[in-house]
Amino acid sequence: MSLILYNTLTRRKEAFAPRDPARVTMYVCGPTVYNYAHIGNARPAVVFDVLFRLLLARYPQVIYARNVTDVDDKINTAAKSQGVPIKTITDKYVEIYRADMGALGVLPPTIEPCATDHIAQMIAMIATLMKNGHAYAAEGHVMFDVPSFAGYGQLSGRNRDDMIAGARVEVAPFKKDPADFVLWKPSTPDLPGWDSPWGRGRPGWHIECSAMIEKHLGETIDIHGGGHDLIFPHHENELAQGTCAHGGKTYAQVWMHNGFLTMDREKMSKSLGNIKTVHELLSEAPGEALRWALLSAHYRQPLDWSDDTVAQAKTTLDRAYRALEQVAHIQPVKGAEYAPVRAALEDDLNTPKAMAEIAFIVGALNNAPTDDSRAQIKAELLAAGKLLGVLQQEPAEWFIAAKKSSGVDAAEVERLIAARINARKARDFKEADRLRDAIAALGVVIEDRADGTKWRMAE
RNA sequence: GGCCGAGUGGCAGAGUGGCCAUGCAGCGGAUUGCAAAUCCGCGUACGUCGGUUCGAUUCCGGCCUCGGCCUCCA
Repeated sequence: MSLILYNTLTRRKEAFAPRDPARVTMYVCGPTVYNYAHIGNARPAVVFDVLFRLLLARYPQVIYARNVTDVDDKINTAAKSQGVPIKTITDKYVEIYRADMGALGVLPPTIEPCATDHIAQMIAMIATLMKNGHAYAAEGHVMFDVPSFAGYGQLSGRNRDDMIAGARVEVAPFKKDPADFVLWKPSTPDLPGWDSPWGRGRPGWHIECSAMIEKHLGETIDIHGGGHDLIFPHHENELAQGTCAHGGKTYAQVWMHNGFLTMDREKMSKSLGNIKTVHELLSEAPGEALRWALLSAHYRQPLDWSDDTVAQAKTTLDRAYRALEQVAHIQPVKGAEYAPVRAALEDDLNTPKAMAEIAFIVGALNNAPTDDSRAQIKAELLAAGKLLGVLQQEPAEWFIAAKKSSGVDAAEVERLIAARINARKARDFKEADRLRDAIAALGVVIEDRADGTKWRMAE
């Protein structure tokens, strides 16, 4: 079964064919670390994590790079206002980002290159572009010469005239062409800067990705991913630079872009202020529920985020974990797979379809007639969950986490349950019901099962 | 203004030229001392107007509405 991916560049689904199946390469634009990541920022991390997992299941080696932008004017502004060096800011938020992504079940990428560790590569690439006639120096800046690259605009599907007509930005006087973009810009003494052939300065936004890709992944990569809003100008510019720096070689074979998270149908963004940080959401719901919610819509579709989204995700996972809890004592068989889930993911990461298939296995597990069949289906469910990055906890852990975060007094609950068991033994159902009401008042639901009375938090 | 998406049952959200999505919620039944959990079953869903077709939610065209990019942005 081949892997089908939608390519933004060609605007269609294509069979994925890595240049070197023994070394598949993927690059995804990571965070600019100056603040807490919001749940919308987490979407590409989670989406491409699923793709990473799928690629790992198909190919012997996958090099997945997700960068950290640690030099940027927003970082400078934050550092200035707090009166600290930029490294203080970036170190702090890199760490928080990693912790947040970990809580969402995102595997660490193969490498996480930082922009500031690659200034030399950027300078070298800029010099190459100048030498090849694709860039020019002007007033301390180095600009990319857009008209020198005939293919400009193919990724975002717009031509230069449209861009100029729609431009809402004042054209700097030193630009030869209004579409030219900055590769290197001068820094004043109060700003971070590095020495370069064009004076002390700092890189433009787009060049870092191209330079790090060249260094770590090569001149042509298989997959380049990121959020939909990066198509223009960021990826368009990267494509132009990268192609021109390598004598016209293909820069990236497949371009993939995830859709936005919205709140009340409007794009979630820091500038609009309608954000929910991963950090605060993690105090309200398990990371796995957030992950499930993020994957509940196809990655190219918009996803409207609400408390209800998370609540539904959590309820659905509860059901799956309950099924797994029932078979906790059964050893799953080795080497199982569940083809329908994999097939759904191999069709351009159709996660909602994959989740429907998971629901099907959960039902099958609940209905399984024998321990042999349970061992088989449990293994299939776990394997399917692994591809999506869910259902890998011990069920007891999942339920305990919910109990803990609720802050309910477990000893008190246990005491009430014990009293109720006695009342039931005495067939004093009136007292038993009274005790259950008392337990329910704590927000706890109890279940009388064959193996004893269990409790959990109500939704 | 240019370019690009989207409109599916109470909610979320796939998909398809004619047949079941799935989950959550709801209703009925089995089960239970009562519940919960689980299982079984149920609901005449595809923005609108035309066209193509034996047949369209699915293809084509118009319209309406919403969102995104064109500036930092996942």
